[in-house]
Amino acid sequence: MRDDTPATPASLRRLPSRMLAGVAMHTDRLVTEGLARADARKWHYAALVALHEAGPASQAELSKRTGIYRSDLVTVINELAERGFVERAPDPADRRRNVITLTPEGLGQVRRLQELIAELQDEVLAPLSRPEREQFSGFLARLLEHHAGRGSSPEQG
Amino acid sequence: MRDDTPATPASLRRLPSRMLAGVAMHTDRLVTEGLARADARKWHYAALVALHEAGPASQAELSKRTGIYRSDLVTVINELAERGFVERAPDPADRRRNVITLTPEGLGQVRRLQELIAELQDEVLAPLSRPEREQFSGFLARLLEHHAGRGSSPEQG
DNA sequence: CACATGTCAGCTCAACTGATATGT
DNA sequence: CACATATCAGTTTAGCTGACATGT
Repeated sequence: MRDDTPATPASLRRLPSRMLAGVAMHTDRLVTEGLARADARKWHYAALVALHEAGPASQAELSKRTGIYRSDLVTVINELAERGFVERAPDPADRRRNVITLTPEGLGQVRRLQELIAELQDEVLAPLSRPEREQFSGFLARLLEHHAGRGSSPEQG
Repeated sequence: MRDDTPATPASLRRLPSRMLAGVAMHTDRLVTEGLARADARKWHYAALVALHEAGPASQAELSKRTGIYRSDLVTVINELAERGFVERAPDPADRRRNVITLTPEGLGQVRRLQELIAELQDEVLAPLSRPEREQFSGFLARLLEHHAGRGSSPEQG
């Protein structure tokens, strides 16, 4: 006797919070695996983009720009420096600080990763039409904005 | 001199995968904290609902219905049994199995939690109008369906 | 002195992987 | 024997905290 699908109850399957968690999980896996194929990680991308779009910065400021914890940034910058994508130099103006700068190779990497990330977004949103993707992104932006600032706990996104 | 917001670059802030992660995180916190106030957790709710909507089941089947790992289900059922919401009895028909049954108190708890969860969904989706919520949920469902089945890795949502 | 910065060491918790005893 | 079930022990990883040395 073929067993019927051990289906998840509809009221669980259609629960927004649950669907959200599921989609976010799949998305995260796609992105993480995609970046891994380029020998990169999400935080690498975030840091590189932040440097590219807002210029050189101290680690503390990069932390604010990207949402990466100050303590975890150390590792991220180590990895990026190892690969020659950024340079870490003491700030002569304030000797507590390191100034992190994008190298030319780093610039190339940002461009490559931006391309990759764009493809991954397409893959994530594949089932939605162009205008639907816009709508969906708009909803997400509104939800994010609404829920930002009530952080009783820290947040990292 | 008031410092300008150390804003996250727009290309990061508006990235769907990133917004998705952020919204999912806020949502998860809201739900987790909400349930905690009722001395419950997400898995408790999932298991109770699954029992309520599809009847008594073995732990293995409950695992399939809810997506909770068989090994983790042990703990969940322990906690629910402790609180008197379910009963764990050996299955006379197949003595490898336990039959998990919802108690009357368990039924009451399901109803209470359903109410709570509904409120939490409202809180999560607060910035969206009714029809927008429908749209948003529809998008999520389509995305989920699309990405289900390509799981090279296990999944739990 | 209070405060900021970079760094390190470690906690916590959830997801995930066996391995094993029991039974079919 | 191959397979399922419930249970337990343990790994891994990300998010997060605390402390500290250095400097402002």
